[in-house]
Amino acid sequence: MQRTQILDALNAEGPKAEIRVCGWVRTRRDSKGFSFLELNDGSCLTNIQVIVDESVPTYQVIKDVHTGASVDVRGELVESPGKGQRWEVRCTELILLGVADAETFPLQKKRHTDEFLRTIAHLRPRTNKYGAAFRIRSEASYAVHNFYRERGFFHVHTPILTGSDCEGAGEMFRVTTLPVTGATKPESGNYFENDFFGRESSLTVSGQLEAELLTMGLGRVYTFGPTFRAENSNTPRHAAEFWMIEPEMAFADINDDMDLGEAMTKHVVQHVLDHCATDLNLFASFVDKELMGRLETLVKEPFARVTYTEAIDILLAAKKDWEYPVSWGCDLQTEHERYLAEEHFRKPVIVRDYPKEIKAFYMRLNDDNKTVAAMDVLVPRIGELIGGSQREERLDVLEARIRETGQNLDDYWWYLDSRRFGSVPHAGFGMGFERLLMMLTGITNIRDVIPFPRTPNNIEF
RNA sequence: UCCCUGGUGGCUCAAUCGGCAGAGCGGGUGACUGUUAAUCACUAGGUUACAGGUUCAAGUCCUGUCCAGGGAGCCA
Repeated sequence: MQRTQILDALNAEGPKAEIRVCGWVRTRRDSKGFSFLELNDGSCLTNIQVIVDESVPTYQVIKDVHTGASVDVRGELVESPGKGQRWEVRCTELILLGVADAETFPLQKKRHTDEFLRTIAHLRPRTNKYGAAFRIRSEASYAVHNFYRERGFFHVHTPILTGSDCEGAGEMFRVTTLPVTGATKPESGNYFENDFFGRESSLTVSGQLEAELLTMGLGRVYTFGPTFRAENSNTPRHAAEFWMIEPEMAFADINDDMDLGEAMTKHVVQHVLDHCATDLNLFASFVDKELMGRLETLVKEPFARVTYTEAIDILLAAKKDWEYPVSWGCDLQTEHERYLAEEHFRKPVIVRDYPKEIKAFYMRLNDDNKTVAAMDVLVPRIGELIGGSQREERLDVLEARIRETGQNLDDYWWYLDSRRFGSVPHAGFGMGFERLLMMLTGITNIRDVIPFPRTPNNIEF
């Protein structure tokens, strides 16, 4: 007999004479002569109630059916005479698939702290909160692909292994097959000539440069893949391995870029509001009481848009006691970004046209020669959700910027070719997928929106 | 990496001025014919993160180490 997912069983139109459900027992309640099981199979947040009478042939196994055990239940789907649920399964056959020893199984029927659950990340998908988080993660991922597909973007796969040490987005993890013993890098010569790729190679910190090359042939592309940063960051917003969405558009400018970032953010939020109501409600009820209001504002209202220069004026006018003093030319610190998004605008804000000195070489130089066509989307509580720019398409300007930032033109010969042959205005951005999920769920630590997070000193599981 | 706070049964926490290590939940045993955070009774469970030190006496004070959380930097 085919298994019915609990999601479908709970949404049944009418009773069923025969049904089979499988899942993990969340709790068991006994009375004399019968037991109730709360069964969850991950298909949805809600458990289904199973009533097992002592007349069931295998009733004696019920003593071993503890929280965490897995069972296969056959029976009848009937209207529940009790309160709290519409349907329940009246069991006629019970198979105990896997026991979970009550003395050693770490998950209890009570609430656990996130810190404790992180130490048992292999078991936390069986909890309400993490089940909901990972279902939302899946649905948000679908919404991303759906958004781009509807707009004529092609999903491209950029390399994870890279020989480019010029991506410039942070410290990189080295990839090597050389033995670890006694390996020290010599002062001169090519230490890596005997390595797998014959040169120094790393895990990617961004697919952007390759995405730019692909957009110059496919028109509109996006990547959605893992990204690796070897920074020793110890914050609730950083991970060493995270997933990033990087769209790139040919024949587009900074305004198109901002429009795309705003539309995409709204699309994913709206999709999750429409399709994950039950899971989202858990977060709105138990994690962040203001979540729904914030998400609804985000979807309804246009994002605020200011230039960097205007943002600096706002920060100066705020007359706050900044830990980092504000002046034109300084980089925006966390306290500044939070003030703009959380206190001044009270909604997502896009800041554009940053001083060229504090931004990457590939961002397009504005006519003032002082600023570049960069744009950051700052959202309340999360900070920088999106960082993007119109790319510098003019060969001479790009070469000058590479030199200015002390880099070697030869390292970029293939990237520069895209400007040498049929260069076009283009723009794109990077969005941290986990930060989007934090925004969607109200979860405050990035380690809790990734099933098995990688952070400094943490690569268990 | 820097700053702050913390580490006590399986989990969440308490322990006054340095003076007998406790509770709730969870577990076990039993009771209960519709429970739903089930309820009720009984019960077991501790090298107070680790290593030193001060003291008649250390969970508590001092030093070092490790780990965790928060803030900052770096960034998405």
